[in-house]
Amino acid sequence: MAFTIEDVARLAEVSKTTVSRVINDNSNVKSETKVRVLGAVRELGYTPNSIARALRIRKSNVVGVIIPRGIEYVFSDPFFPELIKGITTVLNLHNLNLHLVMSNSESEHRQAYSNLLKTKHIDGVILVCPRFDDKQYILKLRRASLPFVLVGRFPLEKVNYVGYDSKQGACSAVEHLIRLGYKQIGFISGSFDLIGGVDRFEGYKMALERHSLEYDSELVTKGDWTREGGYEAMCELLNKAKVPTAVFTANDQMAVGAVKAIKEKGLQIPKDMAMVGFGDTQLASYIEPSLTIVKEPTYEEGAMAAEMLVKLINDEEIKEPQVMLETKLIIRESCGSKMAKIMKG
Amino acid sequence: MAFTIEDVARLAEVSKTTVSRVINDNSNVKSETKVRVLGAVRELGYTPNSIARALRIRKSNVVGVIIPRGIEYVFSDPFFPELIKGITTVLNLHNLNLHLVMSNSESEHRQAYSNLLKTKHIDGVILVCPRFDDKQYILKLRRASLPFVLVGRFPLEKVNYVGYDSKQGACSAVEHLIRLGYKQIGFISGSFDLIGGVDRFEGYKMALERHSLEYDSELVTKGDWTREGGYEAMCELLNKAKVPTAVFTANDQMAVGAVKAIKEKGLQIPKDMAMVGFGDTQLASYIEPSLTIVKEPTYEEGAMAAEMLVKLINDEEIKEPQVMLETKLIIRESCGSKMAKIMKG
DNA sequence: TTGTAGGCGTTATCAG
DNA sequence: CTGATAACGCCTACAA
Repeated sequence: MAFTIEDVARLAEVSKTTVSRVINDNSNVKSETKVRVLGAVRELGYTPNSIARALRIRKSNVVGVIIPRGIEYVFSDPFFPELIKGITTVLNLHNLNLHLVMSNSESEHRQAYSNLLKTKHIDGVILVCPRFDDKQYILKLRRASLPFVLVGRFPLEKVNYVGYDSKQGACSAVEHLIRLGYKQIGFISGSFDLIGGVDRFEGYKMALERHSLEYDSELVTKGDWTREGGYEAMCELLNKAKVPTAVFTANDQMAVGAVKAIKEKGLQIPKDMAMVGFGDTQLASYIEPSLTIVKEPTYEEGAMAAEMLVKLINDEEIKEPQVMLETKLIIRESCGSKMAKIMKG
Repeated sequence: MAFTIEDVARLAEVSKTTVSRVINDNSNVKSETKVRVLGAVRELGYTPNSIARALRIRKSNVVGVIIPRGIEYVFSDPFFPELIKGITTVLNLHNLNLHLVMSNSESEHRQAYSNLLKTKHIDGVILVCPRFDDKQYILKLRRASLPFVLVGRFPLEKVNYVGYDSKQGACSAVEHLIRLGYKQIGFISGSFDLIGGVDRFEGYKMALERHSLEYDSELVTKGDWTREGGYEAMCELLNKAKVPTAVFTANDQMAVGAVKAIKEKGLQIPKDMAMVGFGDTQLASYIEPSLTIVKEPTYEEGAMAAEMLVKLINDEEIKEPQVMLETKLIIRESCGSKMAKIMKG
């Protein structure tokens, strides 16, 4: 049985109120008694019961982070540790605990979700890369009037999110290829249940349009964000009548798979096939040859989302409820140089 | 503002007690009033406040899972998702929530740890693969008389754990190589801050001893459980005067790194270098050639640890407080066949 | 079968 | 500067 504030009060010969004051604000307590109280606290090894406190002040200091993906997937994509690092760094700064929610099936997801809302032991929620289908849940969050922030843009009025411009990023990647002289540019897209998947596709088309290249659905395959998906998508592209000379993949994971497929086919990068990826993973630089990518600021995204949530929880004003971070094109080896291309052409 | 049990009581025209009974035991309530209460619950969308309940019954239904490793590492080793899947599956069965704790530095770890204990909002703890250094924390857990279970054997009296026999597993791996005719068997060990690291080393030596092969420290390098570590360790082995003809790695991750090093050197597996790994990752079967490994029952380990913890929390009797699971040698392609070896020799 | 009253450990209010 | 008292929302004797 642990000690309570009452035990401390008795030992220090003061009231519970005074002990509470010492523990919290420290305001208006004679330094002499303060010392006595702190002594008693130490002597007993007393620590406040966070549950009782939570009940009283209606704050649990716990933040839920919901990732609507399977555990396997979350652990296999290096995007998430980076994001979570950003989130936890900020949460730690504010002494907030993290309650991580992942699921293994849609029903489990639904369950976990409603548990989280119902139990009311959560001060706020960070919802990571919601799918369109998660809209229902977002609306529930809103109805529960629980502070929440999305990681990733979401097409809904007045939601708070931190994202980045996928469309613009994708566009710049493809334009990079175009500028290098590539014309038959393939695209391994992500799934379209994520706004990011749609945006990247839009960006791809936008780049083509800007440079008067015709969109050809033969050059496009849909992956599922995983390495395996990327591998299969690339195989598909390579087996078509019209094989691209360059390919843009909607994330790093799929790029890794695609590289594998290309190499297995006996082709060389960038000689036979140029590549641009999208992401920020160490993966991209480990690959042979190192991958030119659109860098997304993952750590910052997590950190800013957490900061925004902290403000929401503290009822502070949010100046910019919908933050769009910048992406950046990082040029490495996987596209060849302009010179090379011109000489070849 | 959410509804409380009192609102429900008023609407259903009963007392709080009755509502509570309906929500919980359901015992001794006239079915007629039960219906009325449930109607009121639904009408208001009432859900009990878990914090108030936790304060009252002194149970939070939250279990802490502590992984004394950095976030990066946890997310990069496929061992953990598998383990966590096992854990969560069982916890979900018992309606327990999971509070996942990882850290990025030793000080952060210490902080997270003591936070967890202090706040008292945790019914129990699963401590994953503790390092020897974590002994202090284990003793703290014990002093706090908080139910806890370790994942992985730990050399301490009367702790509850679920582990498997690393020494025996390692021994059988090396014996497999010996039986195939290999004599110069290298070992890429893990770090020795983990009991598993030490055990595997012991197993390696035991196998040699049993077959009257001399232990040669030249054939042993220490890795750090990561792919990069395995890569470097293998490079080191390959650059020594006495190069092994077969190598045993203490986990899958390092095996992947080692394979990379071997291939870069232009050597073939198993022709020039046979390999046995230790783990259970999909990795092992993805590698070319597929890897012979000592399979550890990771999912089961997690599940059983969770089950044991649930029992501890419910004050049920633990028949077997120290569970040792079996490992199993899975033979794939990375050691060649006996025939091949004999013919070669 | 139902209700009343008290308390889990805190913090907030208000009075000294 | 300090303390008595009343909540926070729930469960559980005990009484009816």
